[in-house]
Amino acid sequence: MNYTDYAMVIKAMGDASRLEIIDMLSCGKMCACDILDHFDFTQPTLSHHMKVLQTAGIVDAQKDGKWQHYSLNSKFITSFPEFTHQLLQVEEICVCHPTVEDKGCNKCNLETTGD
Amino acid sequence: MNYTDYAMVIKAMGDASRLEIIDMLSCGKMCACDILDHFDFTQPTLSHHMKVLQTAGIVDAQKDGKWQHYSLNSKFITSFPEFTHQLLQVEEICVCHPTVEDKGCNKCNLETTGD
DNA sequence: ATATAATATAGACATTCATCTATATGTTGT
DNA sequence: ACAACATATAGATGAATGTCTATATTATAT
Repeated sequence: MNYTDYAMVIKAMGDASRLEIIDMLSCGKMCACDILDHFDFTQPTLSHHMKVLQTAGIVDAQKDGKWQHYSLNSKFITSFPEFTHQLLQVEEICVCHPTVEDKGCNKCNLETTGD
Repeated sequence: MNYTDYAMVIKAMGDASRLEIIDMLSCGKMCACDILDHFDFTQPTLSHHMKVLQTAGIVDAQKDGKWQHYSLNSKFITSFPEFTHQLLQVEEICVCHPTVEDKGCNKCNLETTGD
């Protein structure tokens, strides 16, 4: 699991406005102007948010004349819940126990499996 | 869906080190010193990260003598994937279409359902 | 009590970030 | 060509963030 890459994606989601934009786009494509109508900030601020979401691979942009249409990136839709699951799932071999032999915490003698 | 509250949780996750800490804790309880061993930053920096994770409701702390044991908050483990699912799921009625009648985008005449 | 060890707090600093205003770019209709 | 419109870019600014050093707090062992 590449924490740096996922941190970038999650960082892009770590803003209430961008979360709401993602929620809006989960309904389908929207143009920038309609997204903007839902918010109080200015047009350049929306443009900035959309760029952050695109750079993180969360949103795709498609230009149609003078309108910019945005939609959720399909790979993000599938991979993000997978990442979430992998992150929170208890695994036999994980980051703190690289091998099956190397179990339990060291200094404090805390048994990490069980308890 | 309260975007501000979730933004705080996601913001707390939006750091590669904290993501790795969450991954470590998904294996079970760990004490601060063992977590610290996995990283290059200083002890006060870990202390700061753990506080951010606690404040966001991601991690629980339990003091045992001079050791501080950390574990993932069980409500977070269940609610976060649920939130993710709700965020990305296509819904008939959503934030941009508050009623079933009010469908499709306005200015650009983009049909949001279908296409 | 006193030294040692684990963790937390305070304060500083450089960087990143969300937002704004002003302006540029590109598209459409007259 | 030109006016109007949708969007992007540039640059500025104040707030938040990750990290550090120094120090305080709390617990254990001699």
